[in-house]
Amino acid sequence: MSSEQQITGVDGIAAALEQAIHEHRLSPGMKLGEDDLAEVYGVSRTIVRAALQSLAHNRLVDLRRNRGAFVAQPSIVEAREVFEARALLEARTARSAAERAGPEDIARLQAHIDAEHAALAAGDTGRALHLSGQFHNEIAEIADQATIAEMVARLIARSSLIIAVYWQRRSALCESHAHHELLGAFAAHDADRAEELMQGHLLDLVTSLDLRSDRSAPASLREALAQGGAA
Amino acid sequence: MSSEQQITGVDGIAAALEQAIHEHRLSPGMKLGEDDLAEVYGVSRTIVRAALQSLAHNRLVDLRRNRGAFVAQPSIVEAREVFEARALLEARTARSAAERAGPEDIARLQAHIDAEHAALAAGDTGRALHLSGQFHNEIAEIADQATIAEMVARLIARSSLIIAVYWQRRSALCESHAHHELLGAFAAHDADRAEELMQGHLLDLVTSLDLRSDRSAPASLREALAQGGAA
DNA sequence: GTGCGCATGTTTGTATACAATCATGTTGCA
DNA sequence: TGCAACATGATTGTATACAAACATGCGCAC
Repeated sequence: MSSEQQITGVDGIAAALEQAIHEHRLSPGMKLGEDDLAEVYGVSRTIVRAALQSLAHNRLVDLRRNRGAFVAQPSIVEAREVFEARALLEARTARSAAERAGPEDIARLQAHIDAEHAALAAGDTGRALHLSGQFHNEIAEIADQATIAEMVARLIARSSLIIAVYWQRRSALCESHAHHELLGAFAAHDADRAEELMQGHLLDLVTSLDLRSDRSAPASLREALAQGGAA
Repeated sequence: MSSEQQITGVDGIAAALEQAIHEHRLSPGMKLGEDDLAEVYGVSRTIVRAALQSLAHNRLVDLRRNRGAFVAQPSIVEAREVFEARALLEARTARSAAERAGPEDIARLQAHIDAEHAALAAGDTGRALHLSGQFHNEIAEIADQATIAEMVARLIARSSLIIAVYWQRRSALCESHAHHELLGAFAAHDADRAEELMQGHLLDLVTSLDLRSDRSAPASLREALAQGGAA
């Protein structure tokens, strides 16, 4: 599983950066110099700029004119807003998914949950969080509403960053249980319950965050990126 | 009101192109050649590419690799999805706006409605549609939910394109009446009614579209852009 | 000693040049 | 006559060069 593959293209760079942000290798507020990124990934600034623009559009990086790009630092109100929007949208996707989910969808979601459990058991909370996000994404896809699914996907990506910032370690992430319940509602085609569970799940997620204090931890860029993603 | 102002910067080009799309000067499916746009606006392809990327992110243009940029042609299912998403999100914004709207908000919205009436009376349906979109945008801002407001803004922009494609002339746009009712609910702080009215309003909008057949009408690029926006 | 102003280096913004890919029209062969 | 392969032109993808703005540090004046 050595990720020695050469990263290429705008989308590749954008994906690599996004992954680095989600894995908390790039801390919020960290400067993303164009020359540095270009050298790290072995491409020109043209590509880097396009990738940064793409990420900025998803609110993962903050682009300041003549100042440069920085990893976004979602504010507390932004954190609340994102999860409120998710509750609104995903209540709908959960409902639709409960109505539409076929056996193969159930199986796929179950596999996600299993993988999540495994990652959690292995102590890889980073991967567990990633899979958790993917789970929500999968639900949005099953709902067969591409427009809403796309918005949900963006919000999930932002959530990942928000969690990276405001996560308080003491609250155990027992969400896999919530996911399991959700899956049960899908299997039973119980739309009302699915909607309710999803809203409760997202509410739990918000309350598990520490939305009072803010922190920051800038570090070295090249170091953070060297261990993964680059050639 | 001569728009002889020099358009500059990525955002300027993007805004000009977006306006041209909304005003139906750029028809869906029309090719947006980088060299052409660069020459029309007097900038380099670098700027044009960035602007096109931005519009592509909002689904206003379709970017095909090694093929070029084209004005988006929203499909019928996409049209339905966009308005369904709007109904979901704007039901919330309408509710929040009803709860939070102050006198100055009411006044601003009333001014919007008046302007809309005036444009309609003057036969400028294009401007009326633009103002109608702005009205919805204003509501989202009053709701004080920046995240949702931003999503709504994007959906409104897409709606504008959708309306340009699927509008059937025979259905009179009596929406200003709906807007007036909505305003009444805001003034009365009747959240339930506001939510209901908004959903009904958007539902009416969808049904006023012709979502059965599809059409297309490509034309000349420079001609379409020459009359407005460029220096 | 402190604060302002300037000089210098670094970084971003923009334009242009080159490479790669795609579209098109022509020519040769069946 | 029809189709296929190729040559050619046009357009996009990428890299690089230049210009402008910002940040930093030093020196000088107060």
